[in-house]
Amino acid sequence: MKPEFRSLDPLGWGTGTSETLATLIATPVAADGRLWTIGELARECAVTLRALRFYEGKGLLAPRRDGTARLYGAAEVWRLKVILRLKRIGFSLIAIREMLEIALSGGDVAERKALLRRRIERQVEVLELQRDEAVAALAAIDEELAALTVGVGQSA
Amino acid sequence: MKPEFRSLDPLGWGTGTSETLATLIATPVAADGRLWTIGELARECAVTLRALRFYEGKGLLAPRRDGTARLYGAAEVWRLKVILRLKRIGFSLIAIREMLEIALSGGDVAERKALLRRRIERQVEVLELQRDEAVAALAAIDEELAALTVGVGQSA
DNA sequence: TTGCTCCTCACGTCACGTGAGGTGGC
DNA sequence: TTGCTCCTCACGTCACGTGAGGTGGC
Repeated sequence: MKPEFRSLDPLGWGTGTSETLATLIATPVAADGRLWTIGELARECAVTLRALRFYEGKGLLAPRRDGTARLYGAAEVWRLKVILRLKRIGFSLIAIREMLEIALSGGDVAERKALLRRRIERQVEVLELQRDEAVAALAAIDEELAALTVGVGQSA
Repeated sequence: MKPEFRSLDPLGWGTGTSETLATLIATPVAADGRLWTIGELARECAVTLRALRFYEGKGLLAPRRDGTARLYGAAEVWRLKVILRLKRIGFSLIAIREMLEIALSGGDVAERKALLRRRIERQVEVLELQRDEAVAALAAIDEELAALTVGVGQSA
């Protein structure tokens, strides 16, 4: 029971909220707690209104409505934070949608996490390769600078 | 004299070619050595024809022509390799054009290199931040997995 | 009425991908 | 004639930015 309960936060990136996995999936009618307007959410998460509407268009968010105005519940806030975290480490919106689907799908919780772990692991490798290339470029310039300094030293 | 000569490769990323800085700048009429067709260059550098034409449209490359066909000299090949290296570590084409301009501008060679060094240094920091975030995400998932395993252990 | 926040088109940007339709030399 | 490589539009994609023009409650 305890493990099942912990899975309300499938990626381990809590938002400080406390809805269960069930609430998370049945988000449109979640009865709990605070609601955010698009402006509030944008300010709090440092994104633009356009970005929030764009994620909705891509099926990553699904806020309920009050007339035409969007209202975001705790579940949507959690999704947004996951989206932003995965974006910052270089995932595309398509990959993020897949990962959200994995995270919130039925089936074995440990298996879902292992799947996500593998994806992030691969991304870490990509980022480390990039960093190594950048460090190599730096080293090349430093070598050039050192050669130059030797040249200057010789001419002085 | 030596230092000035070394600056024919302002980023320290040789191509195995040996044209001087002057040749590099006066590239359209470089009289030396091999010429590449767009197809040859694309194969050798693992880019598409479209990418090469796109870089040209953006002012990053300026091959000479044989009728309508493009011909790339050693200087263009050098530029392309720099472009691809900087792209791989996350620079935009606009930033790359600026860096090429710095690299090939007149003025103090050491100063030009220091400018480029600072840019790449900043990019290394960006990449390291990204990687740290990704590693943190991994750690979070691992914590979740560990908690799950403990839960399973307790229920067994 | 003014001001603030929200809304929906819809075109622009960046770095190309991807055909569409045509040319030139072996 | 076929095949290969080259060419120039020009529209599509991804992740939004940026107005344009309009609505709704204090």
